[in-house]
Amino acid sequence: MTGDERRGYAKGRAKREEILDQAMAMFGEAGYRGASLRVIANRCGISHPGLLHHFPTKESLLLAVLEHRDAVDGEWLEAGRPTGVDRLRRLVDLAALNAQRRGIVELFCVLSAEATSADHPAHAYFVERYRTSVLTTRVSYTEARDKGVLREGITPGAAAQQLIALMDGLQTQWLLSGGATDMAGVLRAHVQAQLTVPF
Amino acid sequence: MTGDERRGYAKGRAKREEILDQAMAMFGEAGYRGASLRVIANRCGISHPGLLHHFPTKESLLLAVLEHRDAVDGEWLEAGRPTGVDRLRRLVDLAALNAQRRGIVELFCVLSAEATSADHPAHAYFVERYRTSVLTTRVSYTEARDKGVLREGITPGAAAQQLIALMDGLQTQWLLSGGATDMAGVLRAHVQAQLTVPF
DNA sequence: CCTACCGATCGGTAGG
DNA sequence: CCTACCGATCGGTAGG
Repeated sequence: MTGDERRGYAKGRAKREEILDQAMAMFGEAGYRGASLRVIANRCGISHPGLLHHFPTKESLLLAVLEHRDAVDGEWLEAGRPTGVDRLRRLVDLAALNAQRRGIVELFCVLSAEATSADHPAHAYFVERYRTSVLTTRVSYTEARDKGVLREGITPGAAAQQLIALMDGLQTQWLLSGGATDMAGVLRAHVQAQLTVPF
Repeated sequence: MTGDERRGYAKGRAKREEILDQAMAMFGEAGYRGASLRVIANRCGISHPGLLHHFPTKESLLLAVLEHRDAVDGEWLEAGRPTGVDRLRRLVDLAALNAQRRGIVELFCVLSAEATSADHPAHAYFVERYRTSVLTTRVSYTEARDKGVLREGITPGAAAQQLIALMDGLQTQWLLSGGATDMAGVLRAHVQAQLTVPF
């Protein structure tokens, strides 16, 4: 293996990462249908058939972007395997982190709405994403209840559904208000009101 | 004025209404960018220049759809001028009604996300819509507090922000779950937990 | 309201 | 990775 070969592979990987970054921004700005492979390619300094060398179709590019984000954020979310109230706090911390990453908030806000159509290429992805988000959050609330820190009358299932819905709705408001909405603050107050201990 | 002339005007108004209905469905299915004037026109049995006779541009059609919905639903929401807890109940009733009108839920879910981009034709409309939604809901919470039925520690401003965000997030979940999410039920439980009286 | 057209842009492919 | 092209579709206009 020569230096040139290694540099060639590294260059390919770097270009792939650059495409994923620019595609994420573009899908967030314009949605899947509104995004243009030519514009994404231009921003990466290549032609659009050049982009299709790395990702054979527009749909494969979209799915690669979503999988890449899930891998990165999923790892961050579960680092140290937090449970119960700690896991709920981690969700609030994610909202605080996202307030520094408008592109990522746009991506999920716009695509989750677009993907409610049954024929959207990311429809199955988002159906599954919501199912597991609500499910894992319900587990956290159940763990909190078992430790006796959940207020009387709070149902883990309903609380999980509420928290996920609240996170999504706040993202829309945050984007429309130009970053004026305090996503993490509202979420923290919401969860605090459900607990018998300081959050 | 002859019978023919009166029929002609009535026919024009009826066609205009039909266009607004089909455009609402199409903007909900595909978003603004994804919607096609030719497809909307076909569904109304006319050509797309025929459609442009009633609405001179695609943007004017979108704004007409949004204004039409605001006029109809705004009237329903404020009928009898409900205040305080009654007004909050009216919002929950609207969610229950919307569970019977998937097209309207799609329209606002998809367009509000799309319109977070500053250059979207409905951007200003949705910025203003959220501002007034949160404001009028804050007034309702303040009225509830003045009547002594709001739980200690609930801030009208934060509660209003939460309720509007929750309504939006639940709509996304409802669409993705194929109508399985009980929007009105979750909202009712949320508001009930903020009050000292039965909701 | 129609037919016929404009220039622009799209995702993807051919061939190198 | 490139240039050059394909067929399809877009919003809007001309002219009637």
